Amino acid sequence: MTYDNSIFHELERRLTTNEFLHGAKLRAGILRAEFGCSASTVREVLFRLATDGLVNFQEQRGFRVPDLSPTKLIELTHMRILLEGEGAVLSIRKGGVAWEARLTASHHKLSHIEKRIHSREDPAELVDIWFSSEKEFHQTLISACGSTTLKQMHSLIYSQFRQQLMEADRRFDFISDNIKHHHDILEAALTADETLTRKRIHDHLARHLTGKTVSIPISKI
Amino acid sequence: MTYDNSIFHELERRLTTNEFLHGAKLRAGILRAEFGCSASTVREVLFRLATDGLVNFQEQRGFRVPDLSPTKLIELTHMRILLEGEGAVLSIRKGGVAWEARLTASHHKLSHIEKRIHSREDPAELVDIWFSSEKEFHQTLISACGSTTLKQMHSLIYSQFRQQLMEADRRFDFISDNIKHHHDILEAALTADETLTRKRIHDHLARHLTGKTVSIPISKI
DNA sequence: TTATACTTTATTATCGAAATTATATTCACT
DNA sequence: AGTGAATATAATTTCGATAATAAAGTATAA
Repeated sequence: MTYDNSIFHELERRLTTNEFLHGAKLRAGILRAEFGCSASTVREVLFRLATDGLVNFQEQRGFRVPDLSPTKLIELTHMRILLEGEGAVLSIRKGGVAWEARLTASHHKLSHIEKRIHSREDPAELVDIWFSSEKEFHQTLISACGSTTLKQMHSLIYSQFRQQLMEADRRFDFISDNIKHHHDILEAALTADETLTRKRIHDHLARHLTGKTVSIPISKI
Repeated sequence: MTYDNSIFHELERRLTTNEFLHGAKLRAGILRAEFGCSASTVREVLFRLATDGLVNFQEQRGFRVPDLSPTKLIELTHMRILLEGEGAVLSIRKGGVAWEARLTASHHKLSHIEKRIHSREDPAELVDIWFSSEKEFHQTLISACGSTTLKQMHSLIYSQFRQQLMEADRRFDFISDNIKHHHDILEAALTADETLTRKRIHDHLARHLTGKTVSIPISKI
């Protein structure tokens, strides 16, 4: 009776790739059949996912996939700008050559994928690998910040961000801008320009803020 | 069979006031007797608390109260400075008179308690009320930021911060500084000085950073 | 037709026990 | 005595069943 992380991770994957519809009800009694376990076990996994904000729990009415919400997306974007900016700046200060190497490597992989997508090569089939590459790049960016708390927080926010956006992102109509954005972030980080790095992280995500501005215009303070 | 939040909230209270020793094991089989419910119910509550970072979960070895960790405290402080600074600045911009009134009111209550503690009046008995007043003041400070995500995040961090610090804070040897700090934060917020508000939040919490500096020196950027 | 009360169905929350795994103890052997 | 295997004990995880609650459906009255 090995504790089953596979159920957790499978559900996590589906939730972050929008395989469930927004607002859909997640009934333990139904999912149990699919995983071949009891309803209590599913219930427990759903509680753990609620930890990460990937499902909503309401007492006496079970679990639901969070609704699509423009407001929520703006809030999550705001938090990403704040946390990634902070994490990147700290990484610049503490990361050293090892971090620069890792960042360059993960950018190289991401860049490769994005160029393939841009040239229309199997756009649909590349979604999964693009998703993991993009995630890895942004996590590497803050990986040398020295704060596991910040990294956990960022991971939480990033997952929810993806959950809100994955459906729309499948179209990849932003890919051309993205290639430039990621390159610019890498460049600013490698030259250890803290203010510019913050600004470029901000600009990369700005399209999700739809009009609203973030309270740290960085360069203006 | 009403869903029982009382177990959750009672455990949450104990965890944030250090009634459990750091690193203590939380056995569902034992706690169940105290709350008069089954072990599964306790287990479920513990999972929800793990959501908030108030207990650690390790598969096949149950739940534990997080250890006391100076590094963790520094990280949590760093996050508080980041989140409260951001939340306060946004509140200044959007809060209006209603927010200013609420902030003034909650500061008045906190100030009252802290002065009583300073004059040695029932220092031990005032711990609980001081704790809730201090929490309310800091939450009010960011309450008009317009982002529930930011507020949830801050609540998460604040609880863990308290869990790390409550034991030490019972001595109240910092109370004299605190009275001034809280007053200064209120003043800066009411005069809508964003940079100064950030700086005073930073200074208020700086004693927990022990030497390390935060990446946003605010006034210098 | 609309609204309200009642009945039926479906879902959720809880429980106690069984199955599994971790931890402590005992015992043999060097 | 000290190490390591084997056993015994204790804790965790899972399960299926049951009780409580919400949701859906039906009938009745205005």
